[in-house]
Amino acid sequence: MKSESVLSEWSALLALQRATHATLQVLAAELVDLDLTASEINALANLADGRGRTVSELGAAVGTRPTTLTSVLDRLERRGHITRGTRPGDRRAVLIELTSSGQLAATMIRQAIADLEHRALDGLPDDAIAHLRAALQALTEVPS
Amino acid sequence: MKSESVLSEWSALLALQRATHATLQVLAAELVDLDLTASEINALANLADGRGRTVSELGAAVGTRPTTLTSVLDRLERRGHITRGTRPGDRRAVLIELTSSGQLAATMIRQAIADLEHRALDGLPDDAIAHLRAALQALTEVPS
DNA sequence: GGCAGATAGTACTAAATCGTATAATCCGAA
DNA sequence: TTCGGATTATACGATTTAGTACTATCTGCC
Repeated sequence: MKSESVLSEWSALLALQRATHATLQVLAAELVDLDLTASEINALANLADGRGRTVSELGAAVGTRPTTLTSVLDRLERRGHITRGTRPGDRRAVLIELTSSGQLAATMIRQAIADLEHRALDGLPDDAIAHLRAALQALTEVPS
Repeated sequence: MKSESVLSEWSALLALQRATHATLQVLAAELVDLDLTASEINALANLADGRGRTVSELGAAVGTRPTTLTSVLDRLERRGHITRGTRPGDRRAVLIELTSSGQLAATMIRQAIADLEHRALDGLPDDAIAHLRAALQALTEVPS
């Protein structure tokens, strides 16, 4: 027979969690000067392109619940990193946009992320990144 | 010039976080009958092979701090899923081992994880999994 | 043998996160 | 137009997670 016991096999999910925690840890340590939590870093990183987003859109991008995001955004707003506006055409939706200080922080975050990815992934074969991307995409959209 | 603005590039780290949250969500929903939190599921999954581990070893495997793990293990111990013993030769270290009910839960968890990975990754090219594994390994061990 | 520094784990306290319930707004059908 | 259900975001309370300080134990060196 070909397959081993399920218990001794490598698991993509467990490796995923290890990698997420490890990288988040390193990133937070490098950005300690910004005095932001992991969720705040994540939110700003996703807003870094300057496009405004609603709370729902941002929640889907960062992977946190809307209820959690409310607290995170409260803190970022209090610090002057983001503003809460309304989206034209839908008065329910709240449009999150970066202030100039938020844009600055977001740019530093993206730079730190890019550096970290560079350090970690530079030695891998050419198509490894493409495969990583495809696999993460597939996992993110796994049918329940 | 070859490289685009850093802000418009795909980020492995952000994709990693999305994938982690999404898969964890689906997994927790499928295992709702076990009434366990994400950390507890993660801890049990890492213990599923039946080998005992110290708190430090388990912490490294699941990616949570020892202080967090103490609470998680408190809950698992209270429920009778694990026991805390001592490791022969080092009276500081605490050896975490599964009880039979813990072993049962861990097996169900591993099965659910294997199913989920199967659903998500089955359509990918052959070497995608190997590349995923290598990339996650590299990210986990990124030099700070 | 005995001391100094390092390591393992936990209590305590503070912070972040999530789930439930709620108000406002939108959309489609009659 | 107007009503009912769906969607958007938030407040509040409860749980989970993390940081700091501490005790117990080990390891190497004298």
